[in-house]
Amino acid sequence: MTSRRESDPGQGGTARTGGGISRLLLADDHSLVRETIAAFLASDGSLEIHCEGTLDAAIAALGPHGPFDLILLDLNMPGMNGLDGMARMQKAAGATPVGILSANARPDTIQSAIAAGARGYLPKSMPAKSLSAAVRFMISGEIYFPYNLLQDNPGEDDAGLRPREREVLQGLAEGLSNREIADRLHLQEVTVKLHVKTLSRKLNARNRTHAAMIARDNGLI
Amino acid sequence: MTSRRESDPGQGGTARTGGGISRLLLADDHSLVRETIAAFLASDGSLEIHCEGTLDAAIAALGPHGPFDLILLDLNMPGMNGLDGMARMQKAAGATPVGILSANARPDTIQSAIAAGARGYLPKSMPAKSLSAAVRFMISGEIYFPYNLLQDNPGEDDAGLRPREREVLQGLAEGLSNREIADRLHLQEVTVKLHVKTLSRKLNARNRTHAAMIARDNGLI
DNA sequence: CACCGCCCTATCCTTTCGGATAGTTCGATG
DNA sequence: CATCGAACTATCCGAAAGGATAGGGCGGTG
Repeated sequence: MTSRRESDPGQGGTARTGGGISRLLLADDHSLVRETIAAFLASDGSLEIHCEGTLDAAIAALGPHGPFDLILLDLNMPGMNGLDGMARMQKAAGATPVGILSANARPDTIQSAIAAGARGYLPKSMPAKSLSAAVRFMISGEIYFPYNLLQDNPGEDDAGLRPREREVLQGLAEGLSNREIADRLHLQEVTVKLHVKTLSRKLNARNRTHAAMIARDNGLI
Repeated sequence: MTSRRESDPGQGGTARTGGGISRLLLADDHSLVRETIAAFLASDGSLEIHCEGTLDAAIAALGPHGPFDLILLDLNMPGMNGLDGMARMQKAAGATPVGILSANARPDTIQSAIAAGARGYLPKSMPAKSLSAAVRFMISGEIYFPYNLLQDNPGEDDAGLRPREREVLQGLAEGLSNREIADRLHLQEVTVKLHVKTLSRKLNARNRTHAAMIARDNGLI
């Protein structure tokens, strides 16, 4: 944890790309998580890591603490509304590659992130050793994502929900009524009710609220 | 649920036995998190750490890999239903102290955990350096919890909810009906409806489901 | 083709939710 | 003591959700 730094003022210069040391900006709202990850990544001395706890702070750190070779953003963080936050960061960071760190490991989420221009997607379910390799991979210019998660669904992670049910679930989590979900998806209200019933059964939920909470707890949304 | 087990937590590889080496069982469902935390804690050589990814796996590890000086459990983990999971572990672990690791830092959650016999409560928002100290503290027999979080309510993250509304909110998040919440709190159903309405207004939610999601996203539950 | 799984729709019904309005109890505070 | 805020209760109502049952369309597959 030697080269970890956190919102350290009084530092303008950047000794970058000198002796093969790369600079990483890491943003996660749980300091325990971001600091231990930073310590882990920095342990071999090849990375210099700057940490922040919110998206806004991370964007603000670009000027005073940059430039960076890679930016890693937690997807469930204050300020990030899904991939919107990444887009904000990309706009602010220019050519610096941005990767996503997330507890969620759903295939379509991963694909969406990559499609939106992420340099990589790191689920928190990945082994720590792979993390080091993935970060170096991304810094070297490659796109990293966990290939095995893209096709091979572990099963318990999606609870066997079909695409339609997933879309309905998304609406549920936003507090929409069946009527509103139906309009959004161009369905009839009855159909939405059907989906709500079946997905509640699959999630072992007793009603829509419970279903939304279970989905949230399991990273299904 | 594939219970994964790792006999060798990241780096560390500390030799068993010896003088001041304590043994820690760490359970968290995100391997990236648990492995980096394990590596961080083991970095000074005073701790030997065994990691698991589910509560059941952690309980199963007590025999083959024990005994331990301290057990740390993630509160939002497969198998844990809140503090029920901790009770299960305590029953299985006998006299071994059990601490809670959680992303949630609500004062009443902390108090509940301590009241239920936890040796400590470690919010993921705590600095990593404090983690090391807290773990050693707990192993030495003391009860650790973040005192500053117990009384000092940041204010904006409770949205001005009154105690009763918070209790109702808790029921909401569990998917209970107004009737069930009323029974649990020994109220009339109408009263619960009133609380649901007012707390929804305070949270800017459009209905109970939305309120539960907002509360979840803001760590109010 | 027949079959199956998925997705959608329809009708009918009961329960629950959401909201409005009005009133009571009780402790704290001026 | 009067007042105020909180917590709670009581009715009444329309809207939404939840559940059951029945069936149509459609692409893939044996």
